Amino acid sequence: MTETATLSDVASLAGVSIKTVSRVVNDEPAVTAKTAKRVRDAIDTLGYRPNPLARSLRTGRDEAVALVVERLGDPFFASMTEAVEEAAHEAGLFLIIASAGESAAQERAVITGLLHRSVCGLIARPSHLDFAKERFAIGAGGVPVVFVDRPSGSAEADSVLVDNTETARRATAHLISHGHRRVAFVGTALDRLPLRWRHEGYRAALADAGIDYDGDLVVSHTRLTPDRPPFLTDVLGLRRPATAVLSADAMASLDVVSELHRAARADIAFVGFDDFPMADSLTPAVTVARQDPALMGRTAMALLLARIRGDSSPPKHVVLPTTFVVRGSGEIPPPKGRGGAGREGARPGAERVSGRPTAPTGNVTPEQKR
Amino acid sequence: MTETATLSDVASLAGVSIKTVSRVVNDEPAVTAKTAKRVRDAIDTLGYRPNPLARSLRTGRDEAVALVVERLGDPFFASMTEAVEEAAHEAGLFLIIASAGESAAQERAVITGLLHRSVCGLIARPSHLDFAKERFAIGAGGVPVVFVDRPSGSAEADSVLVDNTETARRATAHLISHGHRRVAFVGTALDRLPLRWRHEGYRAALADAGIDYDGDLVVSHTRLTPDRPPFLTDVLGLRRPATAVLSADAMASLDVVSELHRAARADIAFVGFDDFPMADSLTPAVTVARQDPALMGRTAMALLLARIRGDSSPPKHVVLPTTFVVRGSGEIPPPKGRGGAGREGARPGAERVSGRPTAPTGNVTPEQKR
DNA sequence: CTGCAACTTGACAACGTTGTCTTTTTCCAG
DNA sequence: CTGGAAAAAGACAACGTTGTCAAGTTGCAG
Repeated sequence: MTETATLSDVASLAGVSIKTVSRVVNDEPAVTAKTAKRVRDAIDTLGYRPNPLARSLRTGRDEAVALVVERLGDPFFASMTEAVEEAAHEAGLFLIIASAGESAAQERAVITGLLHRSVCGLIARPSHLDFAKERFAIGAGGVPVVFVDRPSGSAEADSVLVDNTETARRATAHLISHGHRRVAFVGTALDRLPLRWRHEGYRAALADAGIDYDGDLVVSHTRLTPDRPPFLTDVLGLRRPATAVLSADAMASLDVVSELHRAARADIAFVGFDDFPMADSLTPAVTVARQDPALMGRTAMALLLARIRGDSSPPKHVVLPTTFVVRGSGEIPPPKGRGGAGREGARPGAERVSGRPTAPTGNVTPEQKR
Repeated sequence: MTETATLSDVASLAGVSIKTVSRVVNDEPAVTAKTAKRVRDAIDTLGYRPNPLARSLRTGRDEAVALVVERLGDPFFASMTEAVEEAAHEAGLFLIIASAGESAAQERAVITGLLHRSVCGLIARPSHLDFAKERFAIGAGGVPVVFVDRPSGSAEADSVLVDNTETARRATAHLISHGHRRVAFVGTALDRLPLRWRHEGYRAALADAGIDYDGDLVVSHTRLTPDRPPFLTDVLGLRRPATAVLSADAMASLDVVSELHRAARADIAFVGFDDFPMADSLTPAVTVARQDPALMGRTAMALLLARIRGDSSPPKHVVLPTTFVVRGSGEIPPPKGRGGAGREGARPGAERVSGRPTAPTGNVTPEQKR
């Protein structure tokens, strides 16, 4: 009853051999209806369920894949996770989710833990580790892996990303095109990919517009402690304060929007990298450079499935498009006196976002990237 | 190289027995340095990796616990998951997360899948299944389980919940005390626990105030399809429309707030069950009856750890307190003409939420439950 | 040089399943 | 009834690992 029943338990209760039970369980034809019924009754009585470990060991195949992200609380990863989940379910695969946490050691423990726990494939958002330097049983000769959101060092594996630099460059250029010359850039761990790329895009856009880079406008918080310090007090308190803010990730966006709201600074323009819940219901609604986390998840699972089924072609690197969603917060102009009046609309044409820059409701402008 | 090497491959190359190789792999002491070196060389040559399936099958179970929720996208479960994760990590346990999905069959597959993947404990938010009716190897004689958010049928196990009925009753009474007599109640799957309890609390509050229950004001969406229908069009279009809305779960709250905002219905009062990101940055900020998902997660893990360590006392049922957070949206009065003027402040004293009912910023009023 | 303890190594079974092959049963034509 | 083929059921090994216990090897005291 409480013990896990095995084939042989069922067999002895039904008075048949374990092989016959196995046949019933696997719907193999060569079993009499009467015997099958007796076996099925025994299975019901004992609550028998096949043991996937033993089954995979015998057959060589396995049906579990794993997904590792840094933090499930991040809206971007939460959405991606749900998509991966659905894709795994459709493929008849069991999905194990784990999160890598805040340290390299923990990430290492999680990855090895999963690999040792009978997964036949892995979708990973690397956080701290260079997978190429670890001796994971991954890739050729091991378990296939697909990286999402960022690659891992020089590890050779499929990856699904967006063009982070270009997307951040355009988001920054959007703010600049609305007249801002003091654009703050804030994010969670800007020193790591993919945020480092986004930082580069930010710098590139400044350079494009002939604006000097000012490290004082860049704020990076590494840890997400419950009582984390505010992002904005410093950049808004500068002698030449920021008039606009670009947030590099959804977690930071949640904090920044909350700070702006608490400080009642409706005059500060804001653009976020990644969409987040309620972004279009806030006042003003939040302009974001949007990745499609669901698409990223589905794409990753499709690549992984191909690998599991034996595809041994060279690593594929998929770059997904991003969408710039104009909602209002990113189109707030700088104050007349300070900021950077006079260079309004600098580099016209560099910003391809279409009309109605201050549209109050969701105005989605797809921008395909190569 | 591409073939998976096994213990016996290594053994024959090194000229030792498989057991000796096994010892080297597992760092068992009783091996000569010389032999160990020869074995290690053979391992490197062949690129041997232990097969985790065989290992788990042999050893039975390991240091992994599992968490099953219905949906990771729900802010409530996302927060709980992070807390459980942290607690598991502190306890040196490996945490596997899985989501139960939308059908009983899928939930069953997930639970059995986890149990057979050698987890030594389970924290579960039952969705569709009555664990008492399933033949899971759970509880006494099997793997210990702790239920969170709701129990599962008559299954005997530890549980961590809040007083859902009472919390919903007070939330409803809060709206009624602000003059509303047409309070809509919306949620995702109101027919299942714990939302059924919340529905009961809603009805109880209506009865307390002498307001007739009107089924037209109750909307339940079972599925969370991407293009799900709106919650509010019906209840706002009635001959005697709703003047206030109580949402029974965070997912519904996200939808309802978005709908209200899109329809620019700032005149409708709103209270949500469960807090959600950005709730205090919206306009108006959203009044919620708040569970503490992190506390729930930590408590569940503590109970589970005790069970894993051998505690076999009778099932414990922990009821956590909830907090009513007054932020503004729940204190919007009904329009003068319709609604239920005249009964303002009905049953004074029944609502214990303290002052400043329309405070624009977070005004937290803890309400301890027994 | 013997004897015994300590250490190292190995043979074998077992985990729960499925594949292969053999044995038993069934059933019907003769 | 009998013969024989087809169908059903079972015996056994194997998947790769680890636990148990026995066998082999070493080293040192007596």
